Amino acid sequence: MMKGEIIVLETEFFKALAHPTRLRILEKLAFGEVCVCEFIEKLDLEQSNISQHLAILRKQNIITSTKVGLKVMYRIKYPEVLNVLGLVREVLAKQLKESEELIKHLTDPFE
Amino acid sequence: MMKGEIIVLETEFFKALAHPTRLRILEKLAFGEVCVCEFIEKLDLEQSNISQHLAILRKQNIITSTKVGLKVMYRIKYPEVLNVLGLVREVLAKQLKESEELIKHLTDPFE
DNA sequence: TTGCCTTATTCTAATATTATAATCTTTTTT
DNA sequence: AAAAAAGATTATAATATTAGAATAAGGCAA
Repeated sequence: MMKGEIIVLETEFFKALAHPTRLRILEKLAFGEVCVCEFIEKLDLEQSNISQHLAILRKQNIITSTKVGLKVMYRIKYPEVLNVLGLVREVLAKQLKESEELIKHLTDPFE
Repeated sequence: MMKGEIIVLETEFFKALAHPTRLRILEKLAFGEVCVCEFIEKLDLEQSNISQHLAILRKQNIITSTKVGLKVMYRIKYPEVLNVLGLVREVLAKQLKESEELIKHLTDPFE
């Protein structure tokens, strides 16, 4: 596999995560299996839209599903993905803390 | 800050990383400061295009720049971002390894 | 000052993503 | 078998991203 191809894979991976609905889906899956019906109920979005977002995460091999009667249960396939989300949140937290401090210096410039 | 707002921040962060050119830029910056001229030379893309991608990473607070004479030097602002890239590569490696094994079972089904 | 070099910004056309609506498919229930 | 339930898929209109061309801005050198 060539370097350029890996970058494309990485890009596709990041694209799969780059949508609020898909992040919300993963957030729910962090606690365990969830059926589509529950996503519909909790996320308050159109069924077909949720199905499309699930398809994108499935295609990227981030989640898998099994059919149980009429329902389809989804779960996270590689739990490491949750670590990625956690690490991103850490970076964001650090960024926010710094801008907070900047604001503090702006409002109390002589302390 | 509300939960929904955090998700939007995360989404914006992932979007910033979801482009091959921007990943290539970060890959180069992993070794230290790089000037725009070097990106132009190494990435073989239009100057304005590179400048646009740098602007996106700047806006997301992932990189910063300083002007040195005519040149502008860029560097990674939060090195943790590199850990995110590393973790993603680990997930991809694991995914690829699994599909390799699947292929192996397909081609040598009786071993 | 004038011109040149490096980078940034703006504009635009092409492409990609997204949400909704409509239409299947599959499984269960009656 | 027919109807209902749960999801998936397809089509499409609206929106967002992208690359390239043209232009602008900032700093240096003659």
